[in-house]
Parts: sequence; C-alpha cells; structure tokens
Amino acid sequence: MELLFDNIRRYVSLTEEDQNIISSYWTIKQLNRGEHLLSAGSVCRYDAFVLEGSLKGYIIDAATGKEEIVLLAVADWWAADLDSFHNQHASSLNISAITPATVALITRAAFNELLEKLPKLEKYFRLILQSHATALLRRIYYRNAHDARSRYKTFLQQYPSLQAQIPQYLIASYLGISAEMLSKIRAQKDL
Amino acid sequence: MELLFDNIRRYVSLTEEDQNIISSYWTIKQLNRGEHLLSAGSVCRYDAFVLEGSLKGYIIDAATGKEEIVLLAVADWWAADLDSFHNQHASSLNISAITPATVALITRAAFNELLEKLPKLEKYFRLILQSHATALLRRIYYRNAHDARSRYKTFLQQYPSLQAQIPQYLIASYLGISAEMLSKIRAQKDL
DNA sequence: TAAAAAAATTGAACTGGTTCAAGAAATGAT
DNA sequence: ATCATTTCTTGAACCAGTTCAATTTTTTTA
Repeated sequence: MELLFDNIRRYVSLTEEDQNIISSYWTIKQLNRGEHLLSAGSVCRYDAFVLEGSLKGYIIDAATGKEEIVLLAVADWWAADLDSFHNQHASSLNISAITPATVALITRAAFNELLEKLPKLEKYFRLILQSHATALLRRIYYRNAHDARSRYKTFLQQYPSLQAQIPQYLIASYLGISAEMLSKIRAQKDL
Repeated sequence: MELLFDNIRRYVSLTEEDQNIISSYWTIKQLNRGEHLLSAGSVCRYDAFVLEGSLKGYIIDAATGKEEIVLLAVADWWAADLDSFHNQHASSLNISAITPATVALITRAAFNELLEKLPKLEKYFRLILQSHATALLRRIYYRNAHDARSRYKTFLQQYPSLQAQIPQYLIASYLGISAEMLSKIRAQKDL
C-alpha cells in the first residue's frame, strides 16, 4: 500500500490518520497469470491500483475474434474501465494479468464513501485523470501522425521499463502495429 | 453562460449564489474565423468552454509541415491543452477557431481560486475528465481496430451534429484518414 | 456579384504495413 | 529435466490507404 500512498502524496498531502482511513477502503488481491479482473459483458466492480506485475486491457473484435490491446498497466498504474465502474453498466473491456500480479482494489460504493470522508482525494483523482487524459491524447497524436517505427521508438523512450515486463506482441497491439511488423522493426540495426 | 451552468448541473447542483461566483471568474470572448486561442510554443493561458462556433486543436508536424487534428470542439465542449494549462509549460498544441466562435475563458489562477471557493467543482471537473478519458480511449480503440470507412460511420453516429459544422478534411485528419480517402468513402453509395 | 480562397472530388501510381504460413526460440508447467 | 505452450522471427503475396496532380464545387470576402 505504500506505493499507493506515495502516488497520492505526489498530488496532495496525507496525514497518518488519512492513510489509515484510505487503507481501510482497499482490498489487496493476488492475480494468477491470465486471471481476469474484468470480463467484457459484466460491470467493472473495482478500480485497481497495480502494486506488482503487469495487466492488459483489451477488446475482442466481434468479427475477427482478435484481441486489441487498449491499455497496459504495471506497478504504480491504475487499471479499470472507468465508465463502467462509475456508471455501473456493462463493460466491453477485458482486464487480465499478463504476469502474476498484486493489485489494490476498491469498489464503487467504497470509492464514493472514501471521497465523502476525505474530500481532498477529489483533487487527487482529478489530477491523475488529467495526466491520464493528456497521455491518451498524445497516444492518439502519435498513432495518427507517425509511422510504426517511430511510434515504437517513442514508446521505448517514454516507458523504458515496460519492454522487459510486457510481451512484444502485446506492445505491438497497443501501438496499433502487427506483431510481425514489430519484429521486423526490431530487426533493423539502426533503431 | 447558461450553457456552462447547465453543463455543470449535469454533475453537481448549483445555487443562484454559486452561479454568481462562477460567472465572476470567467471572461467571454469572440473569436474570428482562424483566430488562435493557443499557439504551439506558448503556455496555455485559458481553459475554454465553447459557447458558439467550432474550434480545432492541431499539431504541426516538424518534418512535413502538415497539420494533424487532435481535437475538435463545438458548443458545450471544452478546449485546452490541460497539461500546459495546469503545469504552465510550453504547449505543442495550436487551438484556433474554425468558424467565428464565442468562448468562455478562465485563467489558471482564477481556476484554482474558484475551486478553493467552491470545492464541489472538484467533483464536476473530476467527472468530466473521466468521461473525457473514456472518450479518448474509445478513439484509440477505433483507430487501432477498425478501417477508415467504419471509423467514419461510427463518428457520424456518435457526433451527428459535427458533420455540418466541421469541414470534411478536418474530420478526416481527426479520424486519421487522408482527405482524399474520406471523399472516396463518402462517394460509396452504401455508407 | 465577381474575384479569390478554401474545400471537395477523382484517377493513377505507389507503399507501409497486413496477412498467411511455417519454423525457431523462449518460457512455463509438471 | 522434459514436454507443451507461448512468443518471436522470416519471407512472400497482397491490399487498404497515401501521395501526387489536376479539376470542380463551394464558400468567403471585398
């Protein structure tokens, strides 16, 4: 849980007392490799903060059956279908563990209660959503304006640690590249 | 300003008094066609809420000089580089008026003051950022998983009103399609 | 309302990236 | 340790969408 406190403290200050309150609203869960946190068709019951390991969020294409990676999450990142979580309707997203993982989970009811008890967390969640939205807009820009090789290079620079934690073919899908193409890009010497 | 109040009231309740406070923090501005609200290289001074007309947010590619549309905004939408606005560093984004437009502007200093005065707005901004992030993630998914024709069809369904307000070649860029391709897609009878 | 500018169309040549297929390498489970 | 599964690689054929170029249509401005 220290990881979560540190994350929050980057945006708002926390007293010892605050930390105890926060702790009480969360559950720690271990996920096996491949285990699902969210399955398409069901409501997203938890907002998850990753403590260890890596998760993927993906959508199965109705026509082709292919999985499209829309999000990747490692330690210190959030993973959830926010829309489904907050509005309690069926999600079209799957979230599962790529490697064995440890996550801190909070339900929507607990989330709302926690925000009432500690209103300063409104600001924290507003600020992380803001940087999240900024990151998503940058992803869109790179997807539209740059070729596959350049997108991969930028990805490596921006998230150097992910390369070791996430299989290549998932990174390819996340970047909107075929697994074969990414392999060929990596084979180029002048990367 | 009624448009902004209505927008806020979709998420939190507002008293007459609240509305007066809010009003005092905003400035109304008219933009001519083509006029810039933000230019790449400068800090984003305002968070803008569009009252009338339409705006585009774009990045000029350093190599090719081509403009890539990353956001479109019409009445009832927000337009800003949030990262630059809140962290006060140079933006790489341009925002300008596609048509003559009316916008409500707030500076960062005023924004922070307003939130201190009316903490309930923390929740409002958290919630709109949340739906914004959801919309951005959906854009990424469609961009990666669907061909140009299908992306355009989905765009028309999701934002039927934009077709009349935004030139086709800007919609094309927004969707990651060349202007020529979109024209050919539209020429297909069975759209 | 005429001239100028902006936006949309169409066709032809081209290309970045996909798909398919088959094998090699790495990793996980028992 | 060994077998099974997952991940990565490589090549060949193909194609969705781009680029370039020229023209028409629509919109804006004076």
